[in-house]
Amino acid sequence: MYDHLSLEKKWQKMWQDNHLYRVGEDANKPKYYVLDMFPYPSGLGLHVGHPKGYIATDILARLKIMQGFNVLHPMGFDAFGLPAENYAIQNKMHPKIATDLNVANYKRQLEILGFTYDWEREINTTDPKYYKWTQWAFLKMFEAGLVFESYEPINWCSSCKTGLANEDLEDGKCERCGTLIEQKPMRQWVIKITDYAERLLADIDKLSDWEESIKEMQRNWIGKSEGTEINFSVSGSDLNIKVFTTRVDTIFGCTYVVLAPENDLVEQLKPQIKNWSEVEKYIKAVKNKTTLERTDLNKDKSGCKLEGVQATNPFNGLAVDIFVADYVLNSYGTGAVMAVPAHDERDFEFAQKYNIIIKKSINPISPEEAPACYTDDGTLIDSGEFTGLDSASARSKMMDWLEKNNFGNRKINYKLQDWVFSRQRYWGEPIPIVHCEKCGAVALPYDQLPLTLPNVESYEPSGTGESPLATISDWVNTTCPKCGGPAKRETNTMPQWAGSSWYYLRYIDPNNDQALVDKEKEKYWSPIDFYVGGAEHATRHLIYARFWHKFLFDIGAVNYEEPFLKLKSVGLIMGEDGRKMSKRWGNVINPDEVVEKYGADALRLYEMFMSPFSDSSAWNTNGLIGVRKFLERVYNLAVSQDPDSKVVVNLLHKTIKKVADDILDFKFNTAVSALMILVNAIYDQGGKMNKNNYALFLQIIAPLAPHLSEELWSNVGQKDSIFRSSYPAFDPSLMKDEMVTIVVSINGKMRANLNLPAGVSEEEVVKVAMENEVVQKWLEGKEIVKKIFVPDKLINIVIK
RNA sequence: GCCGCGAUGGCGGAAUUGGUAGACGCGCUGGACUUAAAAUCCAGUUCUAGCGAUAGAGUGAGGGUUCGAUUCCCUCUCGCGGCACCA
Repeated sequence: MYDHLSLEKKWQKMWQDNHLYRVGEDANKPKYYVLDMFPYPSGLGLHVGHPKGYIATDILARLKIMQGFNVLHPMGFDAFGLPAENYAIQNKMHPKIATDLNVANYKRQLEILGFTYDWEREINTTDPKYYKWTQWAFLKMFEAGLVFESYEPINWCSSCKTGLANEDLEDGKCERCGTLIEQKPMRQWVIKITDYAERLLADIDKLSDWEESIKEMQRNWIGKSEGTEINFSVSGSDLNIKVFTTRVDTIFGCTYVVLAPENDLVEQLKPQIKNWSEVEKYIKAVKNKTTLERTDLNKDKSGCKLEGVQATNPFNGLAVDIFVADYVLNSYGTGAVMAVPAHDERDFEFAQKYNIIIKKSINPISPEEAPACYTDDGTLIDSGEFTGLDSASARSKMMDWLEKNNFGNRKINYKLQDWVFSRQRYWGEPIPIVHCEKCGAVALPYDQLPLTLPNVESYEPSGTGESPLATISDWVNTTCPKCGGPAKRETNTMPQWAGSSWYYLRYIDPNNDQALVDKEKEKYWSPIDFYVGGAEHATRHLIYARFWHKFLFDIGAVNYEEPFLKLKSVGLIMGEDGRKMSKRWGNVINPDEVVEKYGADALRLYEMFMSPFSDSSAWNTNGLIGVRKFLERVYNLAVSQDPDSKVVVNLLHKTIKKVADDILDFKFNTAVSALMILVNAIYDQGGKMNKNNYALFLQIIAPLAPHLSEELWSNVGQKDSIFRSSYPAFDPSLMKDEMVTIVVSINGKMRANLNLPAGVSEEEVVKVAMENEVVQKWLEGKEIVKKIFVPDKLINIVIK
């Protein structure tokens, strides 16, 4: 009887005891580094969807091991951050204790699925020996001038009581808790990730083995746009309003200029503004809006005219009115735009509401009727010396003109914003900076790392914008490393994404206390050959990690410029009701129970079989039972000394090839189905299989169902693990079909099948086809126009 | 609005470079075994007509290219994901 429970435990123990997955650098073997996005251990434990990606990489790792590769397949835990801390607060536990418990539970859950991890390389981002190097990298960035202190308004989540980066938002809400985000000015540490925008964008093209959708998401997120900065001089003042536009060709249609409410220029213009109280009132009202309210596209545009000032268009010397309006964002471009209502829909909407002149300066190229607001390229009209040019060449000539006359310049902008790197929370890496009254912000010397997170009585967020660390005065008060005078430690902590931005490097060399990673070891293992994780990380973790890695490359800490060669995203597993698995719907399937009842191999195989890997699909217990039945059929196969039928031998060799090809291609569903077809064929010949072929069969199913195949492998007298054997080679001569089915179609419609020897000639096929009754019936009284012959496939007879 | 992806039986899904549409699994129907049920095994299962051989229709809709289109091209509809007052 297939007793999955005892069998699986037995082999898991054997694998651990024999260190089956312990790896080191081995110059004689090709290396293969396959990695999962490491989990964030929450208090709820794993549900059945979490291990899907881990199962896939485990199958790949086992196959690669059997194919002779030196395989690194590690696992660890990303345990700092808000969810862990919130869970701890809710359960009135210290975050450290809660995290340790959760990690232990996750590890147990992973172990019963029989994964190949080398636990000697386990890492945990909350371990001071680990985060020493997170802090080290931060200091290196500080040294390189990539880190700065800012007091700009940032995204503030009033529920999590912390500032957040742009990447942490979803729809103007906190990605974690769904609370509406407000803008709050606050002292914060910011990393100039925008310095890397161009490289992050350009190098996407080198990532040929990434899914196109993920690359496209990153391109959109980085959001490069090429345009022009133009100075509009302010009448009666020596101030200039600098605007950014991608459509300088429309500038003769500019009828007003808009400043973002937060733009510093507004304050500078105050002395000349006659309706200041009104303007001030408008700005205040805007500041009270949440991000969501401000970015709601459906709302009416609002603004306020600055009375008493005007801006001059350098192209025609005409003065236009100036407005403040919150449809212009201070965080993008120059925080000011030239408004061309005739050729921009937002400006058009605003101009209509405030009765501003709409002046056309572009005509459509084709003689179509131009809409009131025409936003495409066209031919310039009423545009001085540029009249008659097409938009593209006008842009180029107008940019030249601006640069020649010092009115402006070409400019590239990115939507990507600098990385807000400080959190006003307890459970994160302390930022290794000291504030000295005399010297300002001073980096902690490297020999003082790690700066460990102190224990606190109360780790709950204060909500005042200060981290709970601020209350520990003997930790906060220190001396300045530069002048030795009194100083205070930085009390903000790093965001959750810090530790996960480089963890994959640490697996290579997890215990090194001299360097983040040994460069020789890194050269051997990097880059990661196959990386698997959720698509939700496309514009978060995967941007941060690429950035962090490029920085490490620039300071010479690593050998390669991109960390992840190939990337595949894992599709969600929904509940049986088709909804996302959640406590709220009561549709969560726990892997522990599945393993208990049906076995880890059944779970593994089912999750691979249920749908294409990157698609999401709903859990179906009947499907799982089907796979379990298949495993029982495998278990019950009999071994014999008799030779197998030609059909089985042929199919076996085809399957050896197909399963390996499909696994490497992450097409697990068809790999499993190929194995089912093979097993069905074995049952068709009586359910027994020749001993030698049986061994080959076990080897090809081993990566997918490791416990079962290990058991059956030892049942036929094998002493060593099946994973120390080599994946079988297929024999092309045995794969070849002797007979082929040739389709006879008439006018493209299938009418008959002919079973003929492979390689049969066209003449022979035609001859046999003409003798066929059905074919004769269809050809009766018709004229044959032509015949198309595809060797070993079909003959198509075209008739009239 | 922009970008990307997708649409195939009752369901999940298969189908090299265009060449038998529906592999494999689930579900369902019938049968064997059983006092009975479960389990297992066997047969069937795209739709329509027919006892049947067979015929017709059929891969979101419409058109096109081709001897032949799920596959290539055009137009459209719907769904999913991402971005979004980004000037």
